Parts: sequence; C-alpha cells; structure tokens
Amino acid sequence: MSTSNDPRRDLIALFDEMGSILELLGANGFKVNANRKVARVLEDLTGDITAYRDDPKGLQAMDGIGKSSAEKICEFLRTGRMEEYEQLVAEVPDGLLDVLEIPGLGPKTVRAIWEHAGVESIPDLERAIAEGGLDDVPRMGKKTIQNIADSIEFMKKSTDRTPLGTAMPLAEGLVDQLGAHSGVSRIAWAGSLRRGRDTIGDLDILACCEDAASLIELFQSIDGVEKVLLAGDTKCSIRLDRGIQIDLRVVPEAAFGAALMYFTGSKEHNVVLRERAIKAGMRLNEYGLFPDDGDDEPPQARGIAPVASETEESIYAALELPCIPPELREERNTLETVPELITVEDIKAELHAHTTASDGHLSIEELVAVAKARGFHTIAVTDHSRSSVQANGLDEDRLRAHIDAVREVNEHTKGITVLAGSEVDILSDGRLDYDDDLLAALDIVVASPHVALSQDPKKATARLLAAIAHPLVHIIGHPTGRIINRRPGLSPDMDALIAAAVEHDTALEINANPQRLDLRDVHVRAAVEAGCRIAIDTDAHAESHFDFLRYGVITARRGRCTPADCVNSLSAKALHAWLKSKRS
DNA sequence: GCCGTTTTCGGCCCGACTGTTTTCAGTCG
Repeated sequence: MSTSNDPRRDLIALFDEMGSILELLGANGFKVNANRKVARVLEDLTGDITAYRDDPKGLQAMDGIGKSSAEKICEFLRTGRMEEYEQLVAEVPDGLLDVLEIPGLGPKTVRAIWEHAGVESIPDLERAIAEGGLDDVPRMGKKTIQNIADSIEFMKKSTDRTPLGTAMPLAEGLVDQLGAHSGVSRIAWAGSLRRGRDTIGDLDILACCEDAASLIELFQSIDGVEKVLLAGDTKCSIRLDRGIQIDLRVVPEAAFGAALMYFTGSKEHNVVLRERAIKAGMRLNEYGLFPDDGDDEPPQARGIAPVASETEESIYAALELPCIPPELREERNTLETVPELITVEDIKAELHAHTTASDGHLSIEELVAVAKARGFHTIAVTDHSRSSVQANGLDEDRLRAHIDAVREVNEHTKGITVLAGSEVDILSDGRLDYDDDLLAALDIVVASPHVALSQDPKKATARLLAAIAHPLVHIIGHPTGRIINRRPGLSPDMDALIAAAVEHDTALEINANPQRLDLRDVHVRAAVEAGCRIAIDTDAHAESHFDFLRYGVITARRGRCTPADCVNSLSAKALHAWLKSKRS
C-alpha cells in the first residue's frame, strides 16, 4: 500500500485490502464484509478523520465500526501503520489480489490456482493458461480456463466505472429500442443508474415480455455487442465493445415491482429490507413479499400468493415504510423519514455559465435565450477570471467591459434577469483573483478552485475557508475540483467548510457537469443536514450543457436536498435578496 | 468483525446461471 497525504483515503484502501486478503485466506465471510463495510463508512465520512486520532469511542459511534476496527484506525492515525494489516499482507503474494479482481474469479478459485498451480499474479496466471498449468486444478475444465483467459483480455482494455453522464443516455437508448419490441409491456433501468450514483459499474435493464426468449435474442444482437457473457431463460448479460456490461432480466408483470426494487438495490438496502421482512414474519425476494411459512423452498415456486409484488409502493407499504426514492436506497440512509426531494422542475435559475468572453460557445444573448427557453427567471453570466489563462480568463479591463455588456443585455431583455458575475479563481493560498472593489461591482461571485488541486487536506481546508468567509462571495463552485476517473481533487475537512458556509451564508455548489458532480452526494447530505445553502449549476459552456441539470439534481437528491435547501429553486425575489445581502 | 425493544451469544438475504459434476460449488448481483 502506498500512502498519500490523505489518511482517510489510505484507510479506505487498507480496509478494502484486508477484506480481500481475509477472503483469500478463507476467513469467515461476515468478517470479510465487516472490513469492507468499514471502508464504505470511511468513504462516506465528510469530516477530518485525524480528529479521531485518540478517540476510538467516537469512531465506534459510527454504524459498522466496532471496537476492533476503531482501534486499528486510531493506531494508523497515530503511527501511520497498522500491525494487523502488515501481518495479513505478509500472508499472500502481492499480485494475488489483482487476480481476485478478474471477473468470474472468486476467492475459492483464486486460492485453488494459487495452491495447485503456484499462480501468484496475473502474468503467472496467463503463463499457466498458456502452458496447461491449470489442468490439474480441481473443478477447472476447458470452458472455465477459456473464460478466465477472456476475462483477462477484457480487464486489460477495460476502463473505469462508467460516468453517470455516459450511462444515462445509453440506458435511454436501450430502453427505447428494447421497449419497441413486440410483447414488451414494461421496461425500465434499475441498478446504480436508477439510484443516481456518479459512476455506474454495469447497466441493469428490467423488462416484462410475453415472449422472453425473443427479447433475449434481440438483446444479444444490439449494436456493439462484443461478447454474450451468459444467456438463460430470464436473464442475459452482454458486454459492449465500449467495455460496458449490460444485464437484462425478464420478469413476470405481476412481480415487476419486486424485481425493480430488487435490481435497483442497493445490495445493502435489499438486505435491510429483507431483515425487516423476516422480523415481520415474511420473506422478500425478487418475486415479491411473501408470508414466511418456514418452508425452505422459495414461495413463488410453490404457488404461494405474495402479500405485495406488483409495485414498489405496495411492498414498502406492506413493510410499513414510506416509499423510499431510489436515490436514498443506500446503506447510509435511515428508512423511516423521507424528505420531499428536489426535482429538475424546481430549478428556476442558472447561476454559473460561460460565454464566448472566456471559454464558452454562446454569446451573452444566446445564453440568455437558452435560459429563458428553459423557463428560468434568472441567468448569471460568470466567465473565468484572469488566472485561468487556459480558459481565456478576463483581466480587469475586459471584465469591466463585460459587466457593461451584460447590463446592456439585461436592460433589453424581458422575462428573465441577467446577472453580471464571474467565476473567480480561488488561488492556492485562498486569495481571490480580483480585488474587492471589482468583486463588489458584480451581482454574483462564484469562487472556484482550478489549480493546486492536489494540495494536502489542511491547506485545502484553509484555502476554501478563506473563500467561504469572503464577504463578497456567494457560491463556492465545484469545491473539491475533482474530475471523475481522472483526478481525486481536494480533500478538505468538508464539515468545517459546511459550518463556515452556514455562518457566512455562502452556498456550496453541486456542479452538474457529469464529469464533476462536485459536491458529491455525501457532501451534499452533510451540507443539507447542517442547513447550508446548496447551489445546483450546470457550468454551461454550450446550449446542450443545460441538460446536465438532471445529473446535478439527482446528486442533490442523493444528499436529501429539498427545494428549500437550494438557491436555484428560490423565487426571483428571494434569490435576488440573498445576492444583494452580500452587496450592502 | 459487528450488533442488540425476544441481546453480550449467535446470528448475519436470496435466487439465477455456469461448469463441473452425477447432485452441487462457485460467482454474481
């Protein structure tokens, strides 16, 4: 394990790795899961992990972290090392964990090829396949070996998880295409896409069709299919040449709700629901919620009528729960209360957009026309500041002329307010890119980090705190600067930023560009809980970018954001009053 | 390893599919 300047990310990697090693060593599966769960809990942590250095009790207060893990975390925070991890790592070859990542290879198989064929890495495995070294491994036939070889090839060229902004249009196209097939009565996407995660592992499509076989046949023949991974009577998995796996399940119409629920997940949410069903004397599976008669054979196979199955709503109701929106079906959420989440229709203002003055493709007039057509009451023109040279950022003189041009357009425009603003760089030390007198001349200031995006968490926190506390700043744009699958961005103490944002009445942005989605879901949730204002902006550089709004909104929903939490859903009057409150 | 309104021990979700097997183990979601 290599250590970074971010102990939280180190610990996530460490617990994940310990889970995998334990799995390979044949440890109790629940222990394996417990380690992985600690990693997930740390993934969702928004505060400063180093504050827990001498506070194992504080860690134990988090659901999923017990005494043992808390002590290990503290040990690592104090010493930079973890004895148990080091012992575990010594027990398996380094490269074996890579072998475990190969699709289709689980812990039992990896262990078998390690013990029987001496495979300790992916290159070892390739050599063993080529030389027939796997032939003596138990349960290892020709087909299995060929599948492993294919999986290795796939892994070599496979990319990262698919960004939401790629997966959503792909799913829409597929649902349209398959939905047009005769006999298809219902079709929907499920999985992490439906939950709105920022990246998607694979795509899950669910359908009802009179003739399942014909739909599965059609599915295997769609454009771009590289390999059919499996094809049964009701289930089929394909892989596209773009490296995305798509699973299709065909289910009876009467069970559509149960199946949709099941395949939407999350896995952890399903487990919670099933446990709840058991406590209520029932059992839940993808065919429905059934009375539990103690028989081991699945109830649907015995003709038992479900308590609920046709709709998700009916199943949640039978479990005495509110209908949980897909975006909230994650482990971190409690189930009893569901807020009225924000929708795309609630958004009435775009507060972060660019024109040809910097690196946008629209003129001021064109930008305003697009915003007006979307039904917005306000559009802010926020071109880049002088330090963003790569984005043709405006120096003081150009900005002053630009402000005049925006005001001019505003005077001649009916039905929408056009604000003169700027997306001002937050320099690496927290200073802003323009002097205060110029900032004060702007209607709206979005302050964003663009450079020095790998500085350590302490510096990043101080930098962003300075911008949040600046009396002329309204919104912090893409606060961490991450780009999905490309750079992790800053890792500030987000709880501290949120507290300061509440104190100074500064909004934190969810940048809706699907490459960013920054703030991310867990940050939004912490902000909303603290009563912080949230902005949802598309950062539009072109007309089509206004369509990014749905990705920002879905991220907001994952953070339990309601219309009342979001500055873009305020009335024009309320929004303008807030903006002016920083110009007194 | 974690957890608790039948608690500090004894549980911890459930089914489809494949490939190897003659009844099931392993993987996946």
